[in-house]
Amino acid sequence: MKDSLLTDRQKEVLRYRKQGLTQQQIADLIKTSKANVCTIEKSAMENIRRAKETLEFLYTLDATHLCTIPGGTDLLEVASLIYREAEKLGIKVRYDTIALINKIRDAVPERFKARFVKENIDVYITEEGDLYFS
Amino acid sequence: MKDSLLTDRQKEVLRYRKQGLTQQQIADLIKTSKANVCTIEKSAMENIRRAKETLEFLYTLDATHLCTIPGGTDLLEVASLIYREAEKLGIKVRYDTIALINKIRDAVPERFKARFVKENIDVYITEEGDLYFS
DNA sequence: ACGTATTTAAACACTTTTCGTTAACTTTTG
DNA sequence: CAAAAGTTAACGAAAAGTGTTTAAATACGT
Repeated sequence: MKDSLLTDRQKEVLRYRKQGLTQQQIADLIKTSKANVCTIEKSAMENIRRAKETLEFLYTLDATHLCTIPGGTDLLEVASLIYREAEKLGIKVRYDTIALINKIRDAVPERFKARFVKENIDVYITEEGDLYFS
Repeated sequence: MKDSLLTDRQKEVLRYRKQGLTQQQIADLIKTSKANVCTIEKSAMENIRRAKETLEFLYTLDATHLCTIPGGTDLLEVASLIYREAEKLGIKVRYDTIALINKIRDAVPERFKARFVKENIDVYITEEGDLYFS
């Protein structure tokens, strides 16, 4: 039974990076090449990305599909669209407009171009009013 | 580039389980043995556990340690303890008492016995007031 | 105790991941 | 510009994870 996706080596590198060390400095510290530090860090990031995506799937599993935001929508309309749909289900969204916009831009930044939605975004909501995007 | 820790097989099983099907029913549906469905489901859960633990590590990396809740503490005291400590750091907690209690029980259910904390719980907080437990 | 549901363990062939090297390449920064 | 920092590609070896099957063990309601 392994405890996390990250190997000790990867955690080590992430901690040092968090402290602001360069890859070369870390390479010297842990006695390897900077290229190796780079790949270790990179695969750590990849593992983290996958962990996030795994949980996203889980959320969409116990959340219901709320709506799909069509490409072309203005970011500012997104919030009111979501509030409207949530109200239909009798669910109170746990985020105010500002927090909601931050959350969605954080979750799927690649779906935006400036203030507009590039591609459709599926919105899921839990009974508690938590939102997930994919 | 793989997108998640869960294989298509695992997602399939999780979806069917979510719908309330038994392992035997799923086995028939996807043409395999029930034992296999069991293992697939189990490793899916294991992957989910690891995804959670991976992110926990991340959070403790960019959050600060807020406090440790000692074993024996009443669940109802936990919230006020956390609010008090957060205030010392000038951080506003993003959860009200009810949401906070739900969140902590969801994060580390095994640390509780009825209304009481069994084992110490470490609490971490971000600048935004998000909380993480381990 | 019976039947159904679920769990566990061992073994298999196979694939993927990880850590490491070397060397060349690009980006950032003083 | 030049040095430092970071990234990438190609490759190898060891380790870990994969989906399966088979068979045995446990859980639990009626």
